[in-house]
Amino acid sequence: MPELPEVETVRRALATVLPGRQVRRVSLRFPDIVHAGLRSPRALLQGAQLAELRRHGKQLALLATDGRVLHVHLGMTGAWSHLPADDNEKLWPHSHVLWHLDDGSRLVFSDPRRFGGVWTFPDLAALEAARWCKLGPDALVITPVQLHAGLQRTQRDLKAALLDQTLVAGLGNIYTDELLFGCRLHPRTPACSVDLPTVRLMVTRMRRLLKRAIAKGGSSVRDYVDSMGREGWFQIEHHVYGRAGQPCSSCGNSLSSTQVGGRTTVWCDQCQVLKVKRRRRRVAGGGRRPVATG
DNA sequence: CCTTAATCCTGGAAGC
DNA sequence: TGCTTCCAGGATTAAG
Repeated sequence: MPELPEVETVRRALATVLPGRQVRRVSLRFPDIVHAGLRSPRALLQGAQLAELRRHGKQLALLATDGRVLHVHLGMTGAWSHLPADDNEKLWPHSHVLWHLDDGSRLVFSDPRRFGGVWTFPDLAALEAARWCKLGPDALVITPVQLHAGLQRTQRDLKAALLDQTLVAGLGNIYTDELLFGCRLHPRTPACSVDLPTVRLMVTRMRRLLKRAIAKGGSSVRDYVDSMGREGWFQIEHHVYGRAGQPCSSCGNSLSSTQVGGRTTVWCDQCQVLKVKRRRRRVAGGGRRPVATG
């Protein structure tokens, strides 16, 4: 489940080793992992000199000096790894694409669940026209006015709106739950009911949350590791994600869990009070009774 | 147009 | 011990 901090960690790690390297040979073991564009070795950057790595939301792009672009989305279990020349470790299964570089090292895209994928484009403009134009502003640079305008347009639950990559790009299930807890906002708050001062607070907290997570190398729940195989350490600072039934770090109340926007959502009933009345109040799974006082 | 649900996929955990 | 069942979820597509 790489989200913005995990993808940015991968980007930074690859940016220290890839620029300047030449791609000698590309082997495509599972062609279906290339979702759009050409699947030829040339399209996959064979012969190219690598220049730069860019990120928008959870998506990554590897730019060659001649303009060719390789675009990667890690999905849920995807990994983009760099194996040094002296690393003789056997490649793990589900390694779909391998780039053999001029210094003997290898770049590997692997993804057991194949929710991720690879796209090829002749240039950056083609990538932006095909994919990045559909994304909202990156979560690290979106302004309160932009986010507020996006939330105003929808009556969905706030959590569902924050997961919508066309509204703001980069948040996934982990960081939306953590952000909502940090802002003391209920996941079912109608998105359009959040006023601008609250959105300003959200943006401030969101930037701080994501930057702290990046500083810790992201969150390693299940199997995420960065391109060097290193685990992140931000998961030990999670307050709600994966902690259903455990005591709230702030008030000690048992954390609640239910489905919001089709995703498992964890929050504190006491700290994250639903402030706007809805026509039909859904009872949380298990018949948890509503909070009497705050 | 807007929102929700189904779908993809496999490893790991839980249950019997 | 070994089998079956369920669950995790990002993004796309289909349905309501």
